[in-house]
Amino acid sequence: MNLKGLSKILGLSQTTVSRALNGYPEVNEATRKKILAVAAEHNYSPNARAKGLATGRANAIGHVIPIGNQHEMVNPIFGDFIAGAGEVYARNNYEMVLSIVDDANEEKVYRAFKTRGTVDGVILHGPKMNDSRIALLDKIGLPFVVHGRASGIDVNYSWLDVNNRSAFRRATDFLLDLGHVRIALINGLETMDFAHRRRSGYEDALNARGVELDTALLRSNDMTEEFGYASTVEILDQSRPPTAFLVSSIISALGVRRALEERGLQMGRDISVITYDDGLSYLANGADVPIFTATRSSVRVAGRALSEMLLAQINDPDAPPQHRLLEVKLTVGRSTGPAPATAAPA
Amino acid sequence: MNLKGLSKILGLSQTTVSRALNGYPEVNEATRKKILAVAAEHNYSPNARAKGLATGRANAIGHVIPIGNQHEMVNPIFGDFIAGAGEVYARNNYEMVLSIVDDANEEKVYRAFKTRGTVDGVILHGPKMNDSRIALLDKIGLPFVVHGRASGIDVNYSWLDVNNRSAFRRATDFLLDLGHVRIALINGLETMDFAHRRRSGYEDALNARGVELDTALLRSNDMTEEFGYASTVEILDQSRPPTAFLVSSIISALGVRRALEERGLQMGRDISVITYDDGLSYLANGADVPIFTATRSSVRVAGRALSEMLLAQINDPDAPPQHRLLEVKLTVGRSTGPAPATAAPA
DNA sequence: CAAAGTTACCAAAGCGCTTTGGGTAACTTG
DNA sequence: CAAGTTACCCAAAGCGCTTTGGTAACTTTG
Repeated sequence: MNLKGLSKILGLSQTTVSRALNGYPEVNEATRKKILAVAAEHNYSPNARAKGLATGRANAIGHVIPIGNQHEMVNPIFGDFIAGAGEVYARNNYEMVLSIVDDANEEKVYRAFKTRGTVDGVILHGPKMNDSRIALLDKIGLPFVVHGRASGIDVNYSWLDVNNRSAFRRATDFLLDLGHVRIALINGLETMDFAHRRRSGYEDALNARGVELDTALLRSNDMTEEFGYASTVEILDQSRPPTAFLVSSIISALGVRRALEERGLQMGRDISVITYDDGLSYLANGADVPIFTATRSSVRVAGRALSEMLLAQINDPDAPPQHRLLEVKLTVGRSTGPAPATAAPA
Repeated sequence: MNLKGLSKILGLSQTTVSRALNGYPEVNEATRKKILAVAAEHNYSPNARAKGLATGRANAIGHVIPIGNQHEMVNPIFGDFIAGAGEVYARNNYEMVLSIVDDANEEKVYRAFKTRGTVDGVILHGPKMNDSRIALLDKIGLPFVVHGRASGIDVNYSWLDVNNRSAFRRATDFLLDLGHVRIALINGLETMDFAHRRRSGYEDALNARGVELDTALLRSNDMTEEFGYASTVEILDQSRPPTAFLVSSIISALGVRRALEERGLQMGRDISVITYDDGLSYLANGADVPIFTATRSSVRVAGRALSEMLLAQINDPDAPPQHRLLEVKLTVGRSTGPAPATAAPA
């Protein structure tokens, strides 16, 4: 059933039927009721493409997911992010369009989104340092918001980010307060902006206490479980192992834990671990007492908030860019404790 | 830039330009070259909505992701699945449209997909026993393929599934061969078809050896880490604990492992564990030696194959439904070993 | 009571593409 | 050389909606 057919049945013009369905005032309430009834009866809903062609809007939001470099993986936090965003889209009658692309083709996808009119705006995931995509989107005039931020960019754009720097500064401070001095950092890829900020927070805390940075304790990569495991094994095998680990993802933290347990080291007693926790639904950090001491911020909530920001921007293109910085919560679990009394110095 | 503008620049009709760009034969090769050159120069790509309106195709595939019942979670295997499917869509110039909905609204979404023409077909995720969605899709005439199967359905539909039954039968057999008799099953939600089949495989193996089923050893739920942990704790606390665990997901298996380690039980020596492994990119099952003995089938490969099936079906609607049953690989890792000599009988 | 709204409707144009149904010139063929 | 092909191109219709620019009838106003 299309508009033409529907209006024929009703004995009204397409104009009137269209207006009735879209809630315009210039139609008698009695006729509107009848129109709605007949439309429902015939299971009518307007063809999305025709509507889009006429209005110039796609009623869709694009998400471009870069496929990770080494591991060709989709970031595991993505599922929770789109769960949040999906709620918002459903409420506002938007579709979510996903493109999974390698870095080489990402620019093409954005250009196509714009010229083909596939979407009304995009959410940019995984911003890197000096991310060139931001200037590109700004240039081609496709509305966008960024999940995270990118350092070294001069355009003013909308973003929502977690305060990664303060999160890692606080976590490091917490460990320092417990007497830990040698603290390993198992970080995400430091080409990613968030990882860079986390490292800054870590370094800030060390500097503030006059603790020297030991690069032998730093690792950076895609945040898989295996990466957490392998890094921990390597780092523990060094001559001066750390007494604590700071980890950028609960998934890598699982790998850290595996390595520790394999060596008979007990978390919270022999070695302390703090992880960043995105609040993934399938990897809850313990039911009652948290397994890991963690800095937590729900990525699902971020998905909700960020998609709302984008829709607002699309509806009011002249509004200034919005910024939202979420603070994290540090929750103390069983994975941290005072630094063990120093063994006999080497 | 649109077709009209482009053809004006070229001094040709829209017809000719359109045909040249779409590879029709009735256009001179020399003019086609010129057209392509000018199109590229002006960064032309056809408006997707207009093209769709004219052709009646959306060039998009829908994925409807049911938000899990209790945990409101997006199945964590989903990221890897769409990574596979995404490759195929990119190659074939299709878009991927995602809808995240709760069960109550899923039917509405399919109907809207059809009447609004948003997508040309859908991939059905997470089929349940007697899944009503299959008959619905068949009825409304929206092309679809199913990731998994649904028991108790009489329409003939295309699917791709893992041989869950044989996988769990083999895994159970493997444990029985090692001398285990009391084997716990930490399964997915048994309203889901795959979980039902896995349980059947498990029961088949027990029956074949005359081992009695003990329902005290069975658990079924959304496959979170916490579920694996809590189930294991509960089951171990029983008067006659099992010597082995069969787990439906590597994520729950992590929880099982956590519970075992907390009690000082060593996997492979004190307790054996076999898990199903979807080959998630961020949760690789060990680098060299697998951590878990596992039945493995890559969900990413499934995403690739299934999306190809759907595209083929869209291009040839009269072809008969396709079926593909993937066999799993059982890889032996360090989490299994012979059943410990029986302790003094109670 | 004429002029000036107001209300409730409609015909038709237009969004940007594809495709039908030609047309014309050049080239073959018997 | 007339008739039939072939190669190449075009005008216009149509996809299903929204929106512009009306009109006719009915109310209100001074």
